[in-house]
Amino acid sequence: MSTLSDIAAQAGVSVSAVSRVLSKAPSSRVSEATRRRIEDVARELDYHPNFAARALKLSRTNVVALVVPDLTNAIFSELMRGVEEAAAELDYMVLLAREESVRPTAATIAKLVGEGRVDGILVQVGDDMTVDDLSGILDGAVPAVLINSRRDDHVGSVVLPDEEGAAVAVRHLVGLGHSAIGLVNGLPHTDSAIRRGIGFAAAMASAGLAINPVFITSLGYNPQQGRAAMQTLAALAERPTALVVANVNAALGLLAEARTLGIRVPDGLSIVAIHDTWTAENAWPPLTTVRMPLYELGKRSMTAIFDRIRAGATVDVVVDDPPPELVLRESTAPDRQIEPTNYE
Amino acid sequence: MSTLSDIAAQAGVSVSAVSRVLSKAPSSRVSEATRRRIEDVARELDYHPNFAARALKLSRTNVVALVVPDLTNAIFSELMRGVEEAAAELDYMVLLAREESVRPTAATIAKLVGEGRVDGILVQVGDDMTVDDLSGILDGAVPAVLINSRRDDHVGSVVLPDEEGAAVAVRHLVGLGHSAIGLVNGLPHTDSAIRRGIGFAAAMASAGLAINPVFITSLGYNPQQGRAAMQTLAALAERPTALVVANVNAALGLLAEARTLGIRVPDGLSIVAIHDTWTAENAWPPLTTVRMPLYELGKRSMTAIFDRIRAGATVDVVVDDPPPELVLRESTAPDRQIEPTNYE
DNA sequence: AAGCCTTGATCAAACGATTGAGCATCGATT
DNA sequence: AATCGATGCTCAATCGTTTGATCAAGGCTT
Repeated sequence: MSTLSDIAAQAGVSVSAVSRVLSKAPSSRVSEATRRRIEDVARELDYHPNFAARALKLSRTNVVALVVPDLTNAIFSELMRGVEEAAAELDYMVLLAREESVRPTAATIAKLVGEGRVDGILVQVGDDMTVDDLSGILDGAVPAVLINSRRDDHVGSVVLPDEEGAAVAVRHLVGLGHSAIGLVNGLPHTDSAIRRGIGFAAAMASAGLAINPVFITSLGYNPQQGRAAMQTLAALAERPTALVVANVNAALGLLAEARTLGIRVPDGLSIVAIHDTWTAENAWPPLTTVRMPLYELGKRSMTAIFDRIRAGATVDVVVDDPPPELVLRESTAPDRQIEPTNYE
Repeated sequence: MSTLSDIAAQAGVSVSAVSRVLSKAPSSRVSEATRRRIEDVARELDYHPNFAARALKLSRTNVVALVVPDLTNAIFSELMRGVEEAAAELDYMVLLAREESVRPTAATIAKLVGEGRVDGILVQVGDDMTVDDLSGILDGAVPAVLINSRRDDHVGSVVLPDEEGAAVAVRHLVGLGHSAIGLVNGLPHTDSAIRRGIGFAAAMASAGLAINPVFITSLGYNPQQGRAAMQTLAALAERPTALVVANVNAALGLLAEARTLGIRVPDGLSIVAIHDTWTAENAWPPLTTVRMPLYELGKRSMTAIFDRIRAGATVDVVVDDPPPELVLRESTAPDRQIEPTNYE
């Protein structure tokens, strides 16, 4: 790996001259001749600025950490794409970190920032961790932006239009004639679950439908928890005819559990899940979902942390373009009570 | 963020003394008293060594890059866990990079190593990239280890027992009485597909079964390609009664396609997929799979790159402990031709 | 022709950590 | 009592970049 002084030696100039030319500083004041000579030598020696030296001098790494609960969750695919794309445009790199559980994560984050490895962090908290668990970190001097959750003392956040997402799902089911609609939600304390609950309630209200409290579960977003929700609902004397499942992974577990319980989807139960993934498309029946702007969530999050780092600006954004969109597949059907076939 | 000199000042000693104490060098030669004083001050000031400074001085970052084709693939979950766990033990950090397509990756890797951000790379190539595409990088001075693929000029590799994995699947199906067994494999040029193909053939041979070449497809590991394979096989006049699908994700797509084609699983077609994931468990019917030692693959890969970095040792390893294990679920059934029920 | 910009470069001091070499101090040896 | 070898610490150079300060050499003004 060649250094500035290698180039300087070979081009017969000083190190500073080389540095100024290659870092493209506008204050350069170099003759066109030497500029060209330096650039040629740099190319020839395949020069790349040493990351550590630059970071040390500038006390800035141009790296942000993205911490998510579970990297392999298909939901994060688009999110990460958005973050990385925006990062590339801003000349930043993304350091992916996953959050195994509360302690390791706090420790990992502390290490990342304490050792000066990153300029800022993007954190999406999972079920096992509340934003408060991170307060020690977020209160610190590290620029941070919360993805899809908020805190009172706003540290900066970018969230999805969760209310609208849930509302889109409800409206679809209402349009199919359902009235006994349930909600399989995330854990009660999580931010997105709260917003999805609100959107659900609002949409039900504006459709003139009553909410049956026993039709609402708040057990979590993962497949196991989806299965548990299905069991709970199946045990009911009177059951919902349709379900809004707040997360596609939970919906997959719920769907599998419905099969083992002998509940037919969509004939006996309509399901619409929030978030669209390839797994939804390949489920049986293929799941009707509400696609959320995850890519844009990622992009916006990255620009938000950038603004925070460079200008100290703190923003709280809702990503609403494009809006949540229904992806119609085969897990929803008209409610039998009002089906024309009933009258034949 | 406090520095060594902050501590030195507050403890009334020189920077070197602090450095020696905190880096726990055995050559330290410090009195117990000053050692304690320094440690106390360091704790009080919440000292963390500056990453950039250390990396610059030691020309070593203690970071390795892990590049995988698709981070959100559930298969990599265990792999990554293994890598990270081993890394933590060795005091290394893992920088996750994903491989979008050929060019960006080569560029990304070049950047990572060229700028000295990482000490080595762990690369798992995907379908879109052959190991040869990376030759420019692998030939270079960067320590690298290939995960689940090999090259003639061995640069170091750690692979799964793919032959045995495929064989376990075949033996299960043979045990159920199947003889018309097909293989839905990965792309022909990929290393793991070749090994799985060999294992399949060997197991068929030792069961005394003939392989019908038209029962073998090599379209790839993803769900779409699995669907395509199902279409191809469904179009056959004579069809296989059982399928070894070389990848769960392909199996999921294949399963969904089977449903739309009206092929019943497992009654009309038995399926066993390689790799066990939560998606297999939540499919319908739940997929019988062969669990491969992915966690151990990760651990072994990390120790291999470590040995490469520290000692220059190049190894080619097959991870065979624990061995591939059948996870019996509901996507396989006895072959009807020899079912006892036929003779009732 | 003396003084003064402008241009095009170089000097040198950081950034924070590591580490070989050097230097007191002190108890023990001859 | 002079010497020696530990012991316990400090000095200072170094890693590769960046950047304010400096400086030489012309070209302009007056």
